[in-house]
Amino acid sequence: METPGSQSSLHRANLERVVRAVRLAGSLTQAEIARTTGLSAATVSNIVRELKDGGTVEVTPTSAGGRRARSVSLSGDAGIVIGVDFGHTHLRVAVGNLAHQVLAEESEPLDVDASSTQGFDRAEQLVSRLIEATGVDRTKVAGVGLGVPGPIDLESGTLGSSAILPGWIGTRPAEEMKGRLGVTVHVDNDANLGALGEMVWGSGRGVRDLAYIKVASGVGAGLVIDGKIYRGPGGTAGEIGHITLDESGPVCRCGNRGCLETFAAARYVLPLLQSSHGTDLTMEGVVRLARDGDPGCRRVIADVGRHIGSGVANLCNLLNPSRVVLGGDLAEAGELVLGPIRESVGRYAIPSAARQLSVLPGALGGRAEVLGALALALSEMGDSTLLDGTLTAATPAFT
Amino acid sequence: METPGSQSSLHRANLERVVRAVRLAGSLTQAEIARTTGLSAATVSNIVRELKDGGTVEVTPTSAGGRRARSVSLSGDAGIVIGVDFGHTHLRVAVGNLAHQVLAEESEPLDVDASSTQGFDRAEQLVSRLIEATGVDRTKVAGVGLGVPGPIDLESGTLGSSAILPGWIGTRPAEEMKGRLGVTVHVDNDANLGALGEMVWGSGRGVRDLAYIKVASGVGAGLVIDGKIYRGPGGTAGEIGHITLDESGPVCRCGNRGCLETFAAARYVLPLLQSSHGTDLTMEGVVRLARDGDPGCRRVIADVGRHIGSGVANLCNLLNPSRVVLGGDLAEAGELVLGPIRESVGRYAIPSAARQLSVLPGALGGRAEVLGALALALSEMGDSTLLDGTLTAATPAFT
DNA sequence: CCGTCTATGTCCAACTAGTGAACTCTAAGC
DNA sequence: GCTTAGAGTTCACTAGTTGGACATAGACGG
Repeated sequence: METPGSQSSLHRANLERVVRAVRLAGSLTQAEIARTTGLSAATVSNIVRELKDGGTVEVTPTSAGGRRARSVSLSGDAGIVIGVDFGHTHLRVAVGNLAHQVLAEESEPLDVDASSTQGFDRAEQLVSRLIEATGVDRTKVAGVGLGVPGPIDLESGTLGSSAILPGWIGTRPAEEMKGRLGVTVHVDNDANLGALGEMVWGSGRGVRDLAYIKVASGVGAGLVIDGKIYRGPGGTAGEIGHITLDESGPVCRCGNRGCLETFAAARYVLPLLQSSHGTDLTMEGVVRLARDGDPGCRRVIADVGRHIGSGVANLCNLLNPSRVVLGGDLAEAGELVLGPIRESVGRYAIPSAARQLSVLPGALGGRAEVLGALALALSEMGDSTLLDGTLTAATPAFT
Repeated sequence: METPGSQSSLHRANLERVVRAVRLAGSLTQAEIARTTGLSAATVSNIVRELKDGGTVEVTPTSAGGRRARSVSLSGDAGIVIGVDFGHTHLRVAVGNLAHQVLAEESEPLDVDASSTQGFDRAEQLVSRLIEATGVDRTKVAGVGLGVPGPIDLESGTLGSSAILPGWIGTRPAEEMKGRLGVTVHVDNDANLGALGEMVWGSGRGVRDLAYIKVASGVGAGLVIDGKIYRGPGGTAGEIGHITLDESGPVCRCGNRGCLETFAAARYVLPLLQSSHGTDLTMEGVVRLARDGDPGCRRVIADVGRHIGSGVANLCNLLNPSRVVLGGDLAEAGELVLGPIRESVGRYAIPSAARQLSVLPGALGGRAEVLGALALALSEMGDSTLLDGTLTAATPAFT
């Protein structure tokens, strides 16, 4: 710890290695740990004993088929992580364990006009309720991931201009939640978390680079590069919604003209249908009607798809991700929107980049963001956090 | 080495730690090494002895002011790296040492019609000549970086369709050079290397994320994200030249219409001036004339700048780099082109992303790519390469 | 000119932690 | 029931770092 290049640090690294191997695989026998980590069986034996004594790990005496394998897994109460997602209309919370399993998940409506304080309070209550439901001790919370629907200044942690939750501008969500829950909280915006969620649990499994396009009230993208969220130095990467498609197009809320958003986001698209389909139409409704065959809605959705495709083509030329996942309400439209997107990409992206790109609908729907928050908590939590917690908890027992 | 979590690996890590510390600082006393690496004085003493015996490091018996400090530095012949850049018309080679110093650099014209074999032979000769000029032993070459003006398939290492060097398509530059020089060769395209070069020695110093836009016969971008070249899963990231600016614009060589390249690249821009300024105009010539006040050339350059600015705005929205460096012949135009670029960026990028973006001309001119190749060799060469080389060279002396 | 002081580098004994080999144990297969 | 093979443990051994003692040599003050 304080001796950064010495045996103790080596030992620590080996502990983490084992914990990580177990966490990723869910459960392993000691021999398997030895093979995957490259450590010798003897070392693994010692480390497992230490972790077991520390309470980090559980050893189920007899389990799988073989001769006498004892399977090692992270002990259920070794730690849990929490994901919180403030959406436009909903508050969602998920509790998971370190083995990437979701233990509990719940959502409740959130009033748009609610003050930020009310929102944080509600979140705290819901988190507490879910923790209790899982029956795990509160002190075992290893980290919290928090999703907010707007730009976050990474350095100060303040929520920037967000037209979606007006009363929340200037608040510091991470600090607020940390104050309430007493644990480190990692924040990010909904698009980035959606990307992470789909990456870990959804349509992005097995891929290292992915762009998650979320079309809802606005259009945003979350970029995952080499397994990590890419935010850019200023934290505003992924603003695909404000790519210019037509220099003399409609004026966008950002002040420019012809942004992708003006062709694809709900706030600009829905008015097109209001004269023919009524004024209380939602994106969800449009999608439903389109699936039922309504030609106007189909046309609008296809047009949206084509425009998104243009934006994705640019993204593809610049970043060349291996997968693009479409999220938000629009994803429910399936091939009605994906087809035009693919067509546009094929037309506007350079062939070599377009060829190996797959465009898929999100597999998690509205859960992508909470689960992403969970994933954020898991990934930001070094495996050492876990060790620290349990070791400090365990030392008193020895002295 | 084969035991990835054991003492020997720890020792190795500590060796690398010391080598890196010395490499970065240029020269340190043992006590300083101990402080910066966090290792104990005793360990440093042992490691330095080992490195000295291995020939990796030189100890100058008495040097600096103090009591009796012995300053440790990488031995001059501990290793050198080589950068090779195949340009459109030139072949450039640079030789540097591990302290990021350029020891020798030379360029010679390369005939466009030359076969790839001729090109590689010429490169080999030039490399040999420069190595001799520095007086360092050939066996001390720790790595070679190679720049080629076209897309490289990272997996197979073959050069893709490149309209610039027609006879070279399908060759494997890395293998060719490795065969000739007998050292590992790392290849990348010129835009990526230009980015790396400007990052390490030029206008990108001190920044971790940078986009290098190279405007020449075509338009390409090299992206550096978090200090490393970002190539994308398929290796074709950074194709800013084929971003669509106008869906009904001129047909581009890539098959699409209205690509940035059709508004900015030499092959499309020069014809505009040929009726008024003659047919044998080059981009360099246009820039010279513009600087001398020729209004037509000024206008053309400003227009090019505006279009590049549109592309950069998209790049900026998506990736939010902290710096954009303009390279290629066009960069010589200075404010004549940078002004319009900045103006376009300000107009089309979202304000928060544009505000913190700086657009600078490259500081290295045509040398950016060779130096980038050098930087590539340096960065790809783990400090362990150095150890391996010298250790295998040193072991016979002990047995 | 000399003694003291201080920081440097080295040596040694102590200690930490990983490894190979030998050993025990259990269930499967014949 | 006997053999077998893989799992996990124990033990002696070894590699490698560390703290502290020690030697060294310039700087400083008298």
